[in-house]
Amino acid sequence: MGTSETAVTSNFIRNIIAEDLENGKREQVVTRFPPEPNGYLHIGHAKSFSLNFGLAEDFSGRCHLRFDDTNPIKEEDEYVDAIKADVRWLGFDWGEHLHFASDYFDQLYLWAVQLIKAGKAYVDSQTAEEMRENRGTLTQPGVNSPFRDRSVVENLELFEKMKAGEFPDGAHILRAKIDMSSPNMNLRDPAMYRILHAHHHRTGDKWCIYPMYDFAHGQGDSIEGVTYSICTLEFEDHRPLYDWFIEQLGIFAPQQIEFARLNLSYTVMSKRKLLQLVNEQYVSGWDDPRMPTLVGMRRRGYPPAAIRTFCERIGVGKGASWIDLSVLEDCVREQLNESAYRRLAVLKPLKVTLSNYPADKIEMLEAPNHPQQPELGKRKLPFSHELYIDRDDFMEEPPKKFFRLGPGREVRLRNAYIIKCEEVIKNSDGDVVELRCSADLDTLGQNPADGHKVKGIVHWVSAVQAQEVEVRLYDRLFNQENPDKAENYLQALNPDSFQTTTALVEPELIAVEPGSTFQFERVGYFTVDSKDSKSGQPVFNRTVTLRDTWAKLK
RNA sequence: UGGGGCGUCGCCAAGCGGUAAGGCACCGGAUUUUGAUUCCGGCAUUCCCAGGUUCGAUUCCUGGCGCCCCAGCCA
Repeated sequence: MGTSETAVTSNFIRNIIAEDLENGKREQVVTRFPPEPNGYLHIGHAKSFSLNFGLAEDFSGRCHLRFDDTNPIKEEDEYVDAIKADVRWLGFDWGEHLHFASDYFDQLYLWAVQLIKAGKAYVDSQTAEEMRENRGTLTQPGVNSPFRDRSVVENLELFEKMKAGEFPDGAHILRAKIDMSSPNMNLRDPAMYRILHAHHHRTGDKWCIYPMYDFAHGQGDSIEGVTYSICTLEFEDHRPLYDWFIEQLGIFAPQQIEFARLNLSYTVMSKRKLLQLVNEQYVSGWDDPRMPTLVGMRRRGYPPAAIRTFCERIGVGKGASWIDLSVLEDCVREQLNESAYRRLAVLKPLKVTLSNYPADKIEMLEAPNHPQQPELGKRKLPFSHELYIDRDDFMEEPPKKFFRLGPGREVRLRNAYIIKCEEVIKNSDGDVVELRCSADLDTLGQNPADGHKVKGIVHWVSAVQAQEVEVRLYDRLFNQENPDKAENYLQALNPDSFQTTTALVEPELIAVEPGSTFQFERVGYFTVDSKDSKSGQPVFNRTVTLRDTWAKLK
């Protein structure tokens, strides 16, 4: 259906690769998506892996999925599985190339030994605090560790004992011997290996020393023959270090290119914060439909194609950028508008009785599943003398531009007749509780015989056949465009981001598949919750509202 | 006041010396049994600022200014 066909605009990474290929600097394109399995993927990760897999696709190369699992304390298999599922959900395939940094632990160890032997690495026995103090500051150079000039033999011996588990955590650390006065902090003798008596999700208890990300990442890329190591901006300063390791080791050199990570308005993207929202139960879990996680968006009903289109649309640059939520929502609507079946559902019921429609009559009207796609067929819609419309579609004293129902006014019932409000019934509190209307029985599928126009169209359900379902109304998680501008981002939480209500829906909306999305006409898109729905008892999540120009006029 | 980056429309973003693409948002207007969709039209004489080079600069040079990142035995 071609809705996700976005004109492919160039970006600086694509340009670099195209040029490299053209002038023979590279013969093939190998990229990779290197998540750490310590949390669920969010839309920002989607930007990253769409870029990596997309580039590989465009240039007939390949893209690996590699888990950078160098810190056993934070990583779990649960996340590995979830991450794989999320990448697949977006339609990407790493083929044979599923890798783990931990696959390279033996090689990494050998390389560490090689650097020690070359006098390029040493075992430091300072405490973490001492190391921090001696690192200097942004404007002051650091000072050498008193252990910096240990002999190769001693370093080898110590490192071997570290590996053998003879020391407690933190007792020693292996550092690269580079330059304590480098203006680049990453080059002030960075840590390569630390002692961690921890169980690793893949290597078990084989190791009690683990490589730092900085000592594993670049070499992992090198081993895999990754030609373009695409990563986010904060690693720009690390590139000289990665290049240094590669050069000292004399191994294949990938080219690192950095791009700006995604920021989306009205949400937060840091794993730490998302984890806090989950742990402290501000949301129901990683898959809460308000979360910017892929599992959350999936549950909310965002189609994967919409997310891919979004990632393509926002482009890739080097400047810190904030994407407006409306861009994502537009992608979602664009996709859903094409595919979602239309249904009628009333969220705020107001009773309507038709005075001139037989009380014992039930008509089965026919309504198209999609107004622009007749090939999607029709469904039956029961109609009777007692109906419900939405309270928002009636006003006792309607303003000029309000072309819905009001005393003496006419309106078209979607897919049914035109009715006229003859009487407004109120309770003792003065609240409107019922509308008595007359129906023009000559207007099914046609305009009134006298040719007068009825502009307003309203959704409705037949009282007797309508079914009650739970509907969950989701809105943006935060009130502020940038929650981090608040004193504490938790204070920017939107108290109305979740409301639950009961709706009256047409019968067709009962036997529905979890995960399927419908458009409740004039209201929005709603997806059957995949977790809390039961057979014959669906729970609907509001995926996104319809555009509402009337709301803007008000 | 060290180092690394970035500055093109409200938000993204093409452009790479020849006289400012596109998307979102916004504002019209047409069609419409969803105030939806669709469709037309509008929306930067100007590219952070100031100089300079050039017939000509958003694109090259110089100098400012502004913003982001870096001092984990995290990634």
